[in-house]
Amino acid sequence: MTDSESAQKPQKFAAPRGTADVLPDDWPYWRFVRDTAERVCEAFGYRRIDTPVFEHAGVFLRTSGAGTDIVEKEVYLFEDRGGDRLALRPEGTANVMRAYIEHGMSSLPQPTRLYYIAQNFRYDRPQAGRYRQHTQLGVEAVGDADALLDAEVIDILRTFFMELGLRDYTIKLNTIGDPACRPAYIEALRSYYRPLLPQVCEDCRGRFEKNPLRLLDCKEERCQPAIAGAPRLHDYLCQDCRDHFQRLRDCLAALDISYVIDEHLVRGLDYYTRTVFEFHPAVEGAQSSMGSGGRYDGLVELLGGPPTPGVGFGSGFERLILNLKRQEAAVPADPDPALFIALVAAEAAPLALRLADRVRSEGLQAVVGSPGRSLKTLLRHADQKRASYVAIIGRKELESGEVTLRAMLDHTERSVAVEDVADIVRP
RNA sequence: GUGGGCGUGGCCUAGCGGUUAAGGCGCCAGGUUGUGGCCCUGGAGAUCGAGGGUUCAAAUCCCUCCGUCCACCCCA
Repeated sequence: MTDSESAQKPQKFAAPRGTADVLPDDWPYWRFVRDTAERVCEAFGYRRIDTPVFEHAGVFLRTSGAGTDIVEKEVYLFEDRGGDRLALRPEGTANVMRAYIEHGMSSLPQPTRLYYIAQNFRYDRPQAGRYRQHTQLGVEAVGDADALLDAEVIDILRTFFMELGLRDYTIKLNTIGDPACRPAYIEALRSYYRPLLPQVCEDCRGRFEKNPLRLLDCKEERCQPAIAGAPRLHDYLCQDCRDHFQRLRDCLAALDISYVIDEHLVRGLDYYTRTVFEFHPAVEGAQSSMGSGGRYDGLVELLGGPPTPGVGFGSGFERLILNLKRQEAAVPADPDPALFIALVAAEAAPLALRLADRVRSEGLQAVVGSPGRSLKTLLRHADQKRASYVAIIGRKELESGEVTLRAMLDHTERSVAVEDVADIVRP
């Protein structure tokens, strides 16, 4: 559309596909989830880090894995005016590792415990619980390979869900080996599948090339015989991976965390090693994962840093809120105003504004109703906002210099000096 | 990227070829010449997602696009 056309018929805009406005009615859910996330992370000694919304494209393209969906079709790539190739952050871990390297956090006492609440962007086809811009809590424990930390981040996510009141979910756990043992397994898996390729579904033929581990996760009927006879990853694990997994299980047992081992659980990003896990709600739904993560011992090196182990997870707020709504969870409501000012006479505006400021300076919420409405309407507004007191200011009050203070609960009114209002309305 | 459902005032919905597109919620006003939550009355607010086509006539039929929802892929 040209400028002249748009000038004739101003275009109405909607939020871009896959994005959503968080409206005031939804905000209590967001505040609840965000506050709970911050409190839980800090209780575990994790410190907040925020990184830019965009990075040099290589931060993500080099780390996620060449064949992954994220790299192949989901990253928002752009070139800025200086010619730099940049990418909107599609996931949270790689850029935090970039910051870990850049700021020399490896010289801090390890592990470095970090968390963040940040927007990610992926050019996906939107559906319930899946958006092109989504928000997640991310937690990373970097610089220590002990499986105790795997258990710790799982404990954080479990505690987070508990404090949110999310009850019906399952923790799926798996180990996917490390560079010492996984390549041999992948080779064995490919050798096994190669002659079977004509019999499996088309998706699986793609998986054979791009992500063979995911072959075992196919739900197609025709692929089940192949899956049943496939070699098992757990038979190929090296001793270090076995020990790590056993120590993780011991730690989880100590924490009374129950889980199911899902040998077919795989992660979408290439940098994961050993531990992977997902938290699934009991109710069915395609985008069911409410949080997932794992260990990524090779990631820092991929970004040019020293060999550094790490483990973490991401948990999507939109999905958490979806599940909170599904189970009709109670969340803290917006605070109610202590005072609503019903401005009946427009010329009393200065008095109304002074009164409102005075009450707010006492730390109380005060709302000025729009002048020009009938008192009846203003009282209805005060009622809808659940104000406990209404100060009525009209001609009478202008003359007397006092305001009429109405207690909404018992309908009583009295004349009160402006300087006394705050003390009376204070809950 | 693939397949399917749906797009009617701010929100929910009726109408599914034929004169001014109907109702509910919400909003505003009045009933109470300055008094809320219930009730009554009235009012404002819709080029029926956009564009094109069929027809004497389209919200209604057809096509394309856009959006949305569901599923697949994948993922938080």
